[in-house]
Amino acid sequence: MPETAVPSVAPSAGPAEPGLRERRRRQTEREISDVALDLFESRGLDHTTVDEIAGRVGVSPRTFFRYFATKESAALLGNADLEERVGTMVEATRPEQPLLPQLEVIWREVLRVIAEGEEGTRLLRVRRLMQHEPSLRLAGLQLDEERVSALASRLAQITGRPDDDVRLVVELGSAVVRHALDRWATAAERDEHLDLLAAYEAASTAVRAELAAGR
Amino acid sequence: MPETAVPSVAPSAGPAEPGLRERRRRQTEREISDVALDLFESRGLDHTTVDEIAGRVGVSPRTFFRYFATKESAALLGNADLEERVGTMVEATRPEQPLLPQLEVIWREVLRVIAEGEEGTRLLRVRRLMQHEPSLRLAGLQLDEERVSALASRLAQITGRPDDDVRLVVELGSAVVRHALDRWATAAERDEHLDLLAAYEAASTAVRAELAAGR
DNA sequence: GCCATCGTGACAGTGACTGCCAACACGGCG
DNA sequence: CGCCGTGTTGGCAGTCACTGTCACGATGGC
Repeated sequence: MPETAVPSVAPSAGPAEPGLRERRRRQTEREISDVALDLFESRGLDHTTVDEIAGRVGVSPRTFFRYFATKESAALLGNADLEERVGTMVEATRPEQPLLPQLEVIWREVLRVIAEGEEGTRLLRVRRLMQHEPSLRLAGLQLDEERVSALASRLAQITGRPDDDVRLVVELGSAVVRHALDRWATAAERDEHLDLLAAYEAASTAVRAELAAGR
Repeated sequence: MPETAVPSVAPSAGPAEPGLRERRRRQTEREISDVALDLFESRGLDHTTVDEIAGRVGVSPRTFFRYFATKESAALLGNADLEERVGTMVEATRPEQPLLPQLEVIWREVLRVIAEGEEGTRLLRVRRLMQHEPSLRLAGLQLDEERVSALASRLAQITGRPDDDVRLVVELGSAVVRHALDRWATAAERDEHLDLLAAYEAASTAVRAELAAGR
């Protein structure tokens, strides 16, 4: 069992007790990710070697790959809190109501947390990096796709609708969110501040307008 | 000048005379791509080495990388004819008319050519492969993104609209096309035939319906 | 204090990809 | 017909991401 970090000792409820080992693990993970992000920013992705990252953290290269499958993914560390919150909201989806508006509520909530919370500043660094590092952007796209797949299949279960139909809707929304994040990042590049939620709403509205203009 | 195949000797008009060297080049390129696709299908992407592909073609591994930047991209050889046709249609875009319907005309045309033409069978093989080979799918996503970027920036020039707005529309359509191609490929996996154009229309309609259901 | 489990480091290996250089084929030019 | 600039190729050496394996040491439950 190499990569997937399944909490092998999860006795009862929720995130009650992370356990000592688990906490250490999270800390190392975070440390690696931070160092990686720093180095990527200062030297560029392809002028940073895994050995370098591992060395700075004080860990062997072999261990690096026990935490992250690829060099790029080290920068793409997710936020457990946020993901759990999303999971909860997804489970609360009502099958009898239209899907897209319910998804939009979730996305707005995610973007709100990002824009306001501590995590936002970190994510902004990552998204800015993506503008100049194609392989990092690609890794991000892959991650997006995995999330879209997981989300779509779960929603298909919940709503009872065909997998493909749900997937289309989720992909659509995902593209809009990604677009908002891109605008957010490029704006920051120019030292402009751009409200993330507003960017999302604008994109969402633009899509509707464009489709309406058709006929 | 390593990778980009710029026709160094392009005297006058269009695709008049490919020139002997150019023809050789195209042939080798095609040959490599065919062998790569065959091997990927029979052994799987990660059980196929570049040395193997190059060996079968009768070319050195070094030369392989002069034709394709990565192993995966060898399978993703584009169709020059089709790309040129798209280019022409893009140039004919009318700025004063709504963008999306015009794009839809182009996509329908592309999908029609794919579904009917010789290239379709090859593309189908590639898309089927993508269902099982994540890294190939990823390479495809990257290619899509490059095409989207190029198309969006050209359309922004032509229409005079902001780059970001155009990009959003193009990304949207691209996602729908990709969705249709995926359904096409997965249907073929089950030995069912699925009309590519019909799948596209269905997806397009579904998107409108979903957005309309919102409010 | 004992033992099963887990995390880690070292080592060796594979394979993608690159820079460099020398040999060579081509195709235009005198 | 022979010469030469340009483009194409192969070989070589090197870097680096990533993996399997094993032995050591720490952890935490009993």
